Amino acid sequence: MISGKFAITIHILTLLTKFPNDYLSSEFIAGSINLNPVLVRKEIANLKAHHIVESKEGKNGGTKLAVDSTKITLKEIFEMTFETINLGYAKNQPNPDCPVGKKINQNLSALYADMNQKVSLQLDGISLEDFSNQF
Amino acid sequence: MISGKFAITIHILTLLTKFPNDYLSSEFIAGSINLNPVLVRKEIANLKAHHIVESKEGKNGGTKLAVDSTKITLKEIFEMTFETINLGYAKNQPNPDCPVGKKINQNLSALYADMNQKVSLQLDGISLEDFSNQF
DNA sequence: TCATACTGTAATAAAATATGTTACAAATGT
DNA sequence: ACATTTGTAACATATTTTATTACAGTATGA
Repeated sequence: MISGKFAITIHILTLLTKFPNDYLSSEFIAGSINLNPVLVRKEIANLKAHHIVESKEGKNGGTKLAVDSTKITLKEIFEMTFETINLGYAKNQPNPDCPVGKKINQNLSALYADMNQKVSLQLDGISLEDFSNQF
Repeated sequence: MISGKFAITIHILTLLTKFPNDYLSSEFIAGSINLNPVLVRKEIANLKAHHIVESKEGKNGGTKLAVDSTKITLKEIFEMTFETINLGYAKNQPNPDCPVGKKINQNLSALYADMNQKVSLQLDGISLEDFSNQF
């Protein structure tokens, strides 16, 4: 659910990094993203499950970072929100009687695995702090 | 149109590489992919526009490779079918009055541009012939 | 020259996925 | 008590992807 998960999550985390001492409300965050607050809370729920942020309910509640922004990398955020990169698979059970159909998904998988390794290496070199400092 | 364009196109081209002297019908190709023949023809139309394949209409018609499979790389195929890789953008005009909202898409773009460069480098090292030889 | 087997393409339908909304219980500060 | 906020479920809408139908045009070969 939510295909722009990574973008939304990065946006949330950048805001939290900018205000590390405040509990930001989902309404406030949603105002920056221009997104429904419920969707923000859903992504925050995911971040909480990974112990990246903590929330406080009730009045003056909200969410703040639970980790040091220099210690977490975009790779980890990627993995929390966007399983893997790929360029698609044959989804309708390709013909198992055809040598190509039989192995196409397996060979695509191997190709995509390489892609992901390269992307992961790149993202692992960028901390949330690095990314936030661009703003 | 068609998100699995790359996968479908690779499948088509692998088949054409395996039978470099035959005109394969969209029906035959669709049988291996297990896909509607019209969708196959649409992807073939794209390949024709890029002069990668040629087709013959009428009885005993079909499609065959128009280039040497050792001369074309997966990078070129990627570029014909899958503009760029990305992990999503903020789509609802993020708030321009927020320093983060104002620059988020720009910074995501820069990140994704790096990703694409790395992926392109990988795909440029694999010819269609290389890929087909795995089957 | 006619039946057949293809491509090419448009129009439309169906299915899948992503995004947005409403509603409300539960928690917490003042 | 009251206002404000999270958490979550249920539902609604929009968008994108995939599939289908239909048919005109073209080549082949009996």
